Amino acid sequence: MKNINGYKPDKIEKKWQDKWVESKIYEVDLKSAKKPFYNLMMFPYPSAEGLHVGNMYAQTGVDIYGRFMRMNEFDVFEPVGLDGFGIHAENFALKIGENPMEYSKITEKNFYKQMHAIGLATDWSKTIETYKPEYYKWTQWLFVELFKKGLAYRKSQLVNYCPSCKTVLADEQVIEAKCERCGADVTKKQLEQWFLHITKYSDKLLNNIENLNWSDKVKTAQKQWIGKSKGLEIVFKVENSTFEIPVWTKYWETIHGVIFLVVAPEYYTKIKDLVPNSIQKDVSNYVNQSLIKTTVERSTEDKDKSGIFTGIYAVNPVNKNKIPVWIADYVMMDVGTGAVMGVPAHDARDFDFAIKYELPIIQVVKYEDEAINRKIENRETSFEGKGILINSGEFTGRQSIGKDKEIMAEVLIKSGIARWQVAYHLRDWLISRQRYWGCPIPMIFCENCKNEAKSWFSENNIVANWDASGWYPEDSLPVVLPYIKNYKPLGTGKSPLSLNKEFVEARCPNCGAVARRETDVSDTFLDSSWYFFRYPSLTEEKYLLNIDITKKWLPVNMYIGGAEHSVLHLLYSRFITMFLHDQKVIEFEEPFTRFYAHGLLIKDGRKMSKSKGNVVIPDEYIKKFGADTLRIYLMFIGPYNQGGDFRDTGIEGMHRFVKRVWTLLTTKVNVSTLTSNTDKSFMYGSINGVTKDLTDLKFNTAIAKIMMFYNHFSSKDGISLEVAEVLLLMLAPFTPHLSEELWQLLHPNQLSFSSIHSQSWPKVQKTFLSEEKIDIAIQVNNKFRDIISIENNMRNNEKEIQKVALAQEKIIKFIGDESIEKVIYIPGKAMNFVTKKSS
RNA sequence: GCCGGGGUGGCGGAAUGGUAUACGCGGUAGUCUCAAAAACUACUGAUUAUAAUGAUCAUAGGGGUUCGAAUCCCCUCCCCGGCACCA
Repeated sequence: MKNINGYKPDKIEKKWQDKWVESKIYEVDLKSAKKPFYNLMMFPYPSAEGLHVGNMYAQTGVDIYGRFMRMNEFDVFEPVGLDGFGIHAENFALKIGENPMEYSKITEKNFYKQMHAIGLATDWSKTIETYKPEYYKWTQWLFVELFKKGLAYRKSQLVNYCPSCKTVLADEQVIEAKCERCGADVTKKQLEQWFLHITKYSDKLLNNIENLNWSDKVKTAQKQWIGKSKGLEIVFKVENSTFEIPVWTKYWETIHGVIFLVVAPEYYTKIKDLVPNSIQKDVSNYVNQSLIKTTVERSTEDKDKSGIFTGIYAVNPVNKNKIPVWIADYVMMDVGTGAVMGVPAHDARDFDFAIKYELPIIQVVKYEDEAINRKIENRETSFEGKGILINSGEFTGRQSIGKDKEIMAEVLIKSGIARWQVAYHLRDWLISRQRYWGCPIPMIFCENCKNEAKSWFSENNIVANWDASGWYPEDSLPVVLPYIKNYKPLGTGKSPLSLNKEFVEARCPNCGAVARRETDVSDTFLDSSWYFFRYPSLTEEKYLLNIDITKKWLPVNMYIGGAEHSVLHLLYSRFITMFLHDQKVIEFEEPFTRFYAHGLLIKDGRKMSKSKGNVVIPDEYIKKFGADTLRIYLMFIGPYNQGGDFRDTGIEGMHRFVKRVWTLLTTKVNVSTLTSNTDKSFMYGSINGVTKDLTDLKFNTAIAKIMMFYNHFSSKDGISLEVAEVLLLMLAPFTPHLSEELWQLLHPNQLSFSSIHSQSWPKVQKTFLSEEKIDIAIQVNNKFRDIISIENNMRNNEKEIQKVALAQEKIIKFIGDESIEKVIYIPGKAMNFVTKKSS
């Protein structure tokens, strides 16, 4: 075969991309597929400048795995889509002064253009954009279903608020007390908002984790986020009052050491009437100052704790001591009961507080280390750890942990002052957003029906913890997001949609009167919490998903995405799946059989970001080197789950390899067949290794093995068609265009188009896997000294190997005149002679 | 502070109890060329110098298990990620 010009990726890549779409080789028949394999990439939320190379990195890995599975005769369904609704897209539109609704069209166009350019084996007839009414109709439907089952509710609560994005946020979107999207300090506000009752599934979400084929890292992150812990709720009675202050604690063994109680500033409204008039002004001043602090200000961990005495006294239920009640902003209202028992001897925060306000300290656990005991006595430190209880009434002398601690809990419970209380870190999912670019929450408020419409709810089978206070679900969906000019967030606690009269005014589904529409939109994470159900069911018009198709294709077999969604998206998706399961729509509780977190691609040792100016745009590299080179380079950088550092010299090296393959296969292929057994065993060994690596998503080592395969055969005068085919088939998932072009050149005059991507993955012939000759490393006193080559069928003949080894010059030299004390043989690998000086 | 993942040449990284440094980048020398680029070939962990099919030392540091440890165990240090005034 002649060298048909040089390697011109720009010529061949577009050609094959079009041909693949035209011949529909990546479209599966969802109904009749025999070996369904749902291979899914977390769909991105790109900004309008398009995808950066990190997105390509993620997507390419998914694609290579999917292509590999397809060649292994699975019916692979690999759809892509665009998560374009939400604050991220809207913030970008705001920045450049465009309307997000108009701008989404440009984003979408760029997105799909780039996705095509990287050469994905995607079913392009099944795409999703979350901001299209035909999609978000079902997001709204899902919300209504949740509402009908009592899992969507409206409640006034202390919520996270981002003053920069001018909207409330879910707990999960607050990272280190800052907004996940913009990084601004988050504050707390008491607001009435829509919540989804994810905590109903706390235990199921926690217990199912054990059996998921996910990485420990993600599993641990979810466990910690759900944060289940068992403790006691202990009731403290307020002196001269019927009021009670319950506290929650895991350290009830220190109850005799409680010197004071501390409650959160938000607690003030509950105890206001108990505060003596003389100090009420000072107390309320302190409370007001605390409430305007951001969460960061309140939670920065420093020694300087502030607080104020309320004038109230409570009674320690075990020893009847009179203890003061303080308000301090180191106590959080949304943790435990919002009230804490102050044990300064055994809690660092309480200790700091007691020192600052000169409160007494009583040690109730005595430690083995006398130095620590002395320090506690001298008010120098607090300490937590196991020891013997002291100053603890009937419990004095008992252990502070273990069985004694359990007994103590039982006693406290029996005496009626405490009860077991399991606490979770997980909160209900706050989904209201006071923004424009999101899915409208499909609810209507009717003043007319307020408190009168319980019958409507029961007729419509709406159960729930719902009191028919005037909120009704829309009766026809979708509620279309209108185009509005002034879409900027208002910062008034309302969405800009609230200024749009046409949108706000609605008919009450119950009485037909003029009613008010909900103007908040929902969190983007609601859009993405169920999209994987929709891809295979896109043609279903009557329901969110098609039951038969879903049965066949879900749960998702392989889900690949960024680890940054360990708690957000993955937890929400699990919740929605559990909900659908409980509605008897689906039979499984978990959406993703396997989740694989790819690593982060960095540049010059740092995370890519616009502010650092080190964002790599893939387009220019595709233009310069072609998509195939970029793909195979990205996968070669390092282990897929660890990410890597993108370097220009690296991609040039991979381009050289791709060009070498091109040259070899366009000039040196002949019709000879492989005769040498060494060559055969090398070939099948390579296939075997690459197959294993691809199965485990070890793309970097798979590529290294393909390179060795090339190096082995390219040094010959010419290569046989058989070898050329194996090389191309192994390369096909990595460099789909190049492989297709060369495959077609090697197979001219075909009656109809037969793509390399429809071929089977090369099979290993096991008889050739074990080489005729194997190498055994020979060690003398653990040091590698020589290597001997023996017939493979001799591998278990230890005596013979020993004989050969001891005949080697080097071995004789190193053993010298010492006597052999021990011989260790590891079959097929190594032999070690341990010697002893002969005296 | 607690939990999870790491630390291997000049660089990205191979190797999961048995030949450390595969594969690639970078570097050095050469071939080709008027020259350069490209391409190709050889060498490339460090030390040593009796210049070789040699020796010694190297997988963050220290200790242990083992005939044998980058790999398993214990302690220390450092980096990345998650959670966190959780009471």
